[in-house]
Amino acid sequence: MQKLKTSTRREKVEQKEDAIIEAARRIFMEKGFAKTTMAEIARQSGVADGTVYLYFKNKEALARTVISDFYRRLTERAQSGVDGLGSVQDQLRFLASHHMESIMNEHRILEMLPIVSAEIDSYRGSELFDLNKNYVIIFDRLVKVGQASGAVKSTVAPWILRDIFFGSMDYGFKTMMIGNRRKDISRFIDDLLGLIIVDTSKPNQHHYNDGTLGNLADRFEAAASRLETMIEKRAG
Amino acid sequence: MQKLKTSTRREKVEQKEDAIIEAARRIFMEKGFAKTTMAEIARQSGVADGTVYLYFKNKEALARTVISDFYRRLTERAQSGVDGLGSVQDQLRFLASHHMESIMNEHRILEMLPIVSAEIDSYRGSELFDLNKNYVIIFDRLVKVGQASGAVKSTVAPWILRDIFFGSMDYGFKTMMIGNRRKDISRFIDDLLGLIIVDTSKPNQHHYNDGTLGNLADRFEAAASRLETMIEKRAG
DNA sequence: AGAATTTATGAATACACCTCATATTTCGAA
DNA sequence: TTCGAAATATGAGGTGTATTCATAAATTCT
Repeated sequence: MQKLKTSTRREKVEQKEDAIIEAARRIFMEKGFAKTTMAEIARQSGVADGTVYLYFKNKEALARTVISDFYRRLTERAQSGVDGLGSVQDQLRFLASHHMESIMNEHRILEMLPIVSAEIDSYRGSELFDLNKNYVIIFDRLVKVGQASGAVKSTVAPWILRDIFFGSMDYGFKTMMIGNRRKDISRFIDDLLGLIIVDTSKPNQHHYNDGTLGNLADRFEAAASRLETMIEKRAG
Repeated sequence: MQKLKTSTRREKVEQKEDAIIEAARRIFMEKGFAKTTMAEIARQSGVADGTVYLYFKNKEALARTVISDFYRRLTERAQSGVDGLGSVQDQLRFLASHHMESIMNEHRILEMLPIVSAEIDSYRGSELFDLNKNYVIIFDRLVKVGQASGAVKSTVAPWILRDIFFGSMDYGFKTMMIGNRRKDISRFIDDLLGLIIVDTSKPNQHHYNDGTLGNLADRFEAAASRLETMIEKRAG
């Protein structure tokens, strides 16, 4: 913790609070919720054990603050990134990449979410609930626009698409983490988006195109038929 | 010479172990991992506190056993249910419904998984890892068959489909739990399956229903066979 | 039966969250 | 500048819970 000479009393207090949050974030990210001790947070914050409790009710409240800050950064980056892009397809792709990168870098933070909001009743209406809602609504808005313009499949309700979108990535991230397959992330995103985007303009390099292959089969069979006819003629 | 009475003694021991597991399962399901105390597990098992530790190394190991049992039941029910159905579509639909019902009824058990396998390194190769693998492989096999027959989209790799399938459901379940929207589950399953199953009821869509690699290969080989038969005839 | 081994007990220990009596710092009024 | 009240900080101790371990009971073996 660093103190500025010119800081007011209130500023000093806020600096101390920030120091605690920052230390907590660092240690939570390294060790996860259970293995992080309040004593170490206090030590790395440069305050006494009891001081932490002047700023945060308990360990869970401190973790919730860390998660809240994460959500705020996540949402801000996502929104500003989306705002800089033109097509809904590009925006969804950015949103997916950004989400994957973020949970990859700070997955320990997100893993604390179910721990500190164990009670479903209290989660609903909580600050974290609102922040999560505020984040995923970015996707909802894109889908709404996309479905209106025909860029996104309209056969699936937006809220279901949202669960599929984020659920697939959160789960896929875990399996890719476990299997050391980070390089497959872009492939994963492409395939996932391919399922929810009505994509005719931009064939994906990982995919083959149904229509093209179907036509290929047609052409192959047409050629085979010509050969059959020719051979039958010569035979007859 | 193995003693007959050993089996009696062993049975007693196993009964005690089962009693502990059963009590643990009950309390874990009711209160979750953190709020469950070893003292209460011991009390409801009818043993002393220390006795629990003769059967399980610690609280986490006991929770892992409970989760393992859950996975075994889950896998067995899923496999036998799938075995009784004919089409891949029906099998996938059953698998989805069964998964949703199971995590709905015993979600507290599954919620313990990230808690008791915090270390990714040790999770890989663990019993729980293998059990999960053994469970999701049921889906993998269905997808393999489905993609070969054209019933399942072939544009997405099976392992990605698997992550999308289970990830969507796990995430969707949570949001439906929070929002008291259990009645939307069947709708959710329908829409999810609609994204990965090739829809034969809508021939108007401009994708080829038979444009999968499996069918293409079939058509190529059928055409080649006709040519081969004809040429062989001519050759004598 | 009596020794040896296995199994069970629960009091004691270890450890982490959290509290609170006390101390220190800050700041405005005299 | 001084002083006292309010705000802030401290860390030893309280509390609860996982885990251990010396001891006892039960079971098996000789």
